[in-house]
Amino acid sequence: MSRRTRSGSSLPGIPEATIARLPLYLRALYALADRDVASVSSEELAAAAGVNSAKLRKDLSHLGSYGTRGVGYDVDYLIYQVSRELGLTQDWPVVIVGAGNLGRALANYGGFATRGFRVAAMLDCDPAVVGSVIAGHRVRSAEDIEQVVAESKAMIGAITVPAPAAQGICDRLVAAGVTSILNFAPLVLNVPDGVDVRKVDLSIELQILAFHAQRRSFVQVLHTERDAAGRNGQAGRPGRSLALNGDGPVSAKAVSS
Amino acid sequence: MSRRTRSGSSLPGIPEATIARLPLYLRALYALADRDVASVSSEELAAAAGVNSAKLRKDLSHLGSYGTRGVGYDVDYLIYQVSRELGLTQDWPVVIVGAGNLGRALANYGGFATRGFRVAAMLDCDPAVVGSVIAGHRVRSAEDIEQVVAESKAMIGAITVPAPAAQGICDRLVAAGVTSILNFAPLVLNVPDGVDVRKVDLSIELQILAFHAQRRSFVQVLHTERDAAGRNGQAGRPGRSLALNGDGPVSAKAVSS
DNA sequence: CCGACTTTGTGCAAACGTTCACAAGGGCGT
DNA sequence: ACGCCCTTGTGAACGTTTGCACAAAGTCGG
Repeated sequence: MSRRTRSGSSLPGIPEATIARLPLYLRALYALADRDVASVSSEELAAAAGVNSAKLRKDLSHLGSYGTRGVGYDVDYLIYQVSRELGLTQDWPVVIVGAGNLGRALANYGGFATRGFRVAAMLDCDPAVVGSVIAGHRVRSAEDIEQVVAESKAMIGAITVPAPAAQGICDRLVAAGVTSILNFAPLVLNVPDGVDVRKVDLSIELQILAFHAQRRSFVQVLHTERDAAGRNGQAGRPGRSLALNGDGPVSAKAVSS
Repeated sequence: MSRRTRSGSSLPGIPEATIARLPLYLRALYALADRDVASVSSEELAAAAGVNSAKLRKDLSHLGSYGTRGVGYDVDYLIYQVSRELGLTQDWPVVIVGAGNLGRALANYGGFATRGFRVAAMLDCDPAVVGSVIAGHRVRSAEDIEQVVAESKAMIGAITVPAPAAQGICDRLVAAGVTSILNFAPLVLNVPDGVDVRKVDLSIELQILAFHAQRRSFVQVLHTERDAAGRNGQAGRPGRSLALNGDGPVSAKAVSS
């Protein structure tokens, strides 16, 4: 519930997976435009965006037929169409709560101002930080959330405060009228229906990397082992055994299995 | 090619979607453990992680049968099993290249050291920053990438440099032996097969939020419009006209269709 | 004006992911 | 020891996403 409302209303209905890739295409398109490339084929654009060309064509076909057969896509025209679909032809004021390193990084982020987003205000709880100027914005007190949101008419809020404070800030943002939240705090936010939350979590990405790295190492170990006559036993589960105590070092219950 | 190697080797094969959620479960489990909860049902854990309980059970079943029917899961035991599956029972030194705000945020990130990851070194190109101390690490010169990677035996590298410098840094990290890369720079990195890249992109998340926000506004405007018969002029939050030129203001070719 | 060539847009099938619904299985009270 | 109740683990249905392969449609040289 509440999460990923999806097709709450049907409308045209562009697949979520496509939406998630449009920004990627957009970036590749801007890079092409910067190099004064006027036209691009699906093959080239797909390569630049790091996806399959059939996928790219299907994605773009959801927005309409903006290509020319035998030729490709007009870069500027496609930039406009994709931008419009994403809602980037309008201005989005964003309120950033939390002026720590992450908040600052966000405020200073290049691709921010350039593509329809604008830092409307920065807020922080720490009185030592309130009043200082970051990326051209005087940091305001988190006490004033409601007022700042009302003033700036921001619909988007970014939360870059420590985890324990995040839910409280979130509630106040929502109460003040924010309907889209970008959450950097490592916890699951509770929001009412109709509010959209997206998460950016450094730790999660690292853990996924670790999983693959571990798997890679393990395969390598298997190879080495096999080459060296070792029994591998345990063809089944990967991580298992292979070294460390094959079972949990922990707590009750571990006995069974 | 190169991207998301996926089942380069088959092995048992835990679905990628499941892997991506395990860190979420792990975090919820740690939160429970902190509150001295000993046992948890799939329903409760799913709620804490913000997912469907059937999904959670299926995910966990991929790692083995670690629950007890009629009771639930032992929190500590499950923490151990999930950690092991993710490879977090070992120590992962991470090299951070780029000591700007993002690099600092990463280095100071709480959930970093606590869960198997360790900042092995910070590097930067800027001579003014090299030598300073951030989060207890003396920043080293990016010239020394190869040496630093060799010294620390890091397999994971985080790239928090500006986009133009990212590919070069990436190449050097890979050449030095790094096989997992967490990329914060807004571009698609090219890496050889066998190297895993994950991306964290603030801008993309914002754009996805904007899309949904736009859609929401649009639906709302439609409603208001119908109810009030008149031109929208500022219905609800969105200031925008929404009507704007239905076609591109841009460049050649727009003529046709 | 025509025919060869190129590249888009899309029908279709397979892979993948999610959700339901329920049988299997374990604890607990009696 | 038995049976009730609870929750896991999973088969099966469903929806979404991917990728192939090709027809449709446009350009360009002659």
